[in-house]
Amino acid sequence: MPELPEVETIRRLVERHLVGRRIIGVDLRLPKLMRDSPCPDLSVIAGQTIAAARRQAKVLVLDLSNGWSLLVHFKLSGQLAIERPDGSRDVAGHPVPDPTGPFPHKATHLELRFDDGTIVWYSDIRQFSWLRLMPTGDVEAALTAFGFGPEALDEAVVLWALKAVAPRRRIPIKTVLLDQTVIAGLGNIYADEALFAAGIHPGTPANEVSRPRLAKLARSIPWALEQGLAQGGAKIVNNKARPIDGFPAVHGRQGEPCFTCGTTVEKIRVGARGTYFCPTCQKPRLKKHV
DNA sequence: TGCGTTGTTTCACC
DNA sequence: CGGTGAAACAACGC
Repeated sequence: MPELPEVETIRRLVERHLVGRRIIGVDLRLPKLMRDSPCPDLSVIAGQTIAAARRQAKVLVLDLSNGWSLLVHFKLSGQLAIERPDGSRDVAGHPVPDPTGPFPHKATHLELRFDDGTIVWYSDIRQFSWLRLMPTGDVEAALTAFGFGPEALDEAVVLWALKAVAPRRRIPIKTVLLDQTVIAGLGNIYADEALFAAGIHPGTPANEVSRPRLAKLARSIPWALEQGLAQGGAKIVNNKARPIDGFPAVHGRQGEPCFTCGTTVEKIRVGARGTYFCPTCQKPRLKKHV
């Protein structure tokens, strides 16, 4: 489930391996991925060079040399594979299908060939992701239209945003974290992990999270994202976590012992989302009624 | 085979 | 009118 760390990992790979390279072949086998795209025909990017790779929230923006840009939202299961002329391969995004397996495959919907022999495969088993091709000059307005809040990697700004919003809302604190207009970049995995690291029950009404807990949460959010970045993205395969050095600690670990206290990790629903937490480390602490 | 899956939008309701 | 929660939607695997 590509969230900020997974998309940023992809961005860095593109920057390292594709920027400055010229696209010589475009094969979009699932044209409907160009949902609401100002230019519906992706083949027109053939001949262009990738000039820059940037990201806001979970949206990847690839600027092309002719003044057009390709926007990508990976949604649940988008995945990008880059195979260099020597056969070495980098894959980021959703870890299914197996990144080490053969490409292209049934879920590979786009193939890009580059002038140096590099090949890019874009895959998506759920087909929920989207691509948009638009003039670079329109990108800023398009991103603004999403109404994204500040990037979740910046602790100070995150704390400011949480202080501004949480006391005025009674919805679960996890639901606040998933609202991209409050803080941009968290999805289901990192919201669960940040709440675990902060010791907050995910169902706690936002206006009942104390100031000190809010401050701890503001620290935990960038921390959780950095853990994911360090791993090149969290590895959750078929809803089962494959933790590295204790991360993820709770997401995808239903029925398994908490790494901190040994209590069995539970799965509940919060805001209609599958939510994992440790009942001991994340005890509900409601404000006393007066 | 119907349910679960997430990011995002939409909608009914109080 | 705005906060809220639920439903809808995208489509597939198990």
